[in-house]
Amino acid sequence: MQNVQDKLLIFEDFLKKRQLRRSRQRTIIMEEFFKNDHHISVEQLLLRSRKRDARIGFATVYRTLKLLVASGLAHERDFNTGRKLYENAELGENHDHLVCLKCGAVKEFRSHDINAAQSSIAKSHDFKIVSYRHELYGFCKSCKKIN
Amino acid sequence: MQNVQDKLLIFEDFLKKRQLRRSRQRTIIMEEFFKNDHHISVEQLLLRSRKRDARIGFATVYRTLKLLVASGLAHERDFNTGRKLYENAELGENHDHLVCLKCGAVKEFRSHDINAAQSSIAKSHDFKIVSYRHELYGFCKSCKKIN
DNA sequence: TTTCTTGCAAAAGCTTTGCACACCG
DNA sequence: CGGTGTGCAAAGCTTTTGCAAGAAA
Repeated sequence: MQNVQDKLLIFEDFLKKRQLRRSRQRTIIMEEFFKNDHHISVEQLLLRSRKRDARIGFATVYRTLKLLVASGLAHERDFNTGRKLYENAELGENHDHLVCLKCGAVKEFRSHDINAAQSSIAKSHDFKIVSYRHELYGFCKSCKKIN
Repeated sequence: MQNVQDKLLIFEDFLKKRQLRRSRQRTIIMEEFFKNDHHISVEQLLLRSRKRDARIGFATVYRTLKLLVASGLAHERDFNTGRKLYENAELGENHDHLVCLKCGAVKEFRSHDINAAQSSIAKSHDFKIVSYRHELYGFCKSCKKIN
């Protein structure tokens, strides 16, 4: 698990390699992004960033998130809610999600069995896996009781 | 595996139960939809339907697809291509997809191991699964050679 | 007739882009 | 300075909706 400082260094390195600049806005946006543990929407990130600089615009947040995704520090997620969410990536490790249809809660999980099955499927189809998406939709512990 | 006739009957039954009408447009659109084996976009379905009635509009196709999804005869899929695809559902059976990042080909597969792992995960999180989404992104047999 | 459906166009939402100005190095 | 980055507003896309006219029951 990397801390925020490590991530900032990685991002700066990424920018340098691409001859991109480290601007005040990019720094604010990435710091606010990395403060967040899990998933954040563009709008939420904009609102947080605007607390530190009210003039930051939507476009800059979108553009910065693109860079964070390209650098591997963020993952783009879409849980069929109409808007994308961005996730603080931990060393590019793939993981799966449980998504509650009632309260919207998202929980991560990892499963060796699933990863093993994926590899075997890929092998039998002569398919090279680059990434995957695995989401279980249903009702979480608390919402199950009510529903 | 149901044939087209069965599906039309199921759809008509669905409409009747909801006191909805069987219009000329709905009939055309659903017939064209069921002619298709796998995934089709709204635009493709509109174009096919317009061959039989040039006046059919986008809105009607969207509205009819909503009904097909509600009736359980179609599934809505989103492979991160910016537009949704609709899939001819076979008895509501859940299945998984291999999506080629180069040529866009989509291949279905089923895996008992994956389904078993999903159940066990759900149990341990006290989560009730309603549906799931599982897509492996990468390169198919032919595109793997070139890439 | 009465109610549902359609087609058109406009509206919605989210995301991207063009452009003039500002800023980094 | 030269080239990037930013903010704003406008444009792009897909999907949804309002409404008057048309069709089904």
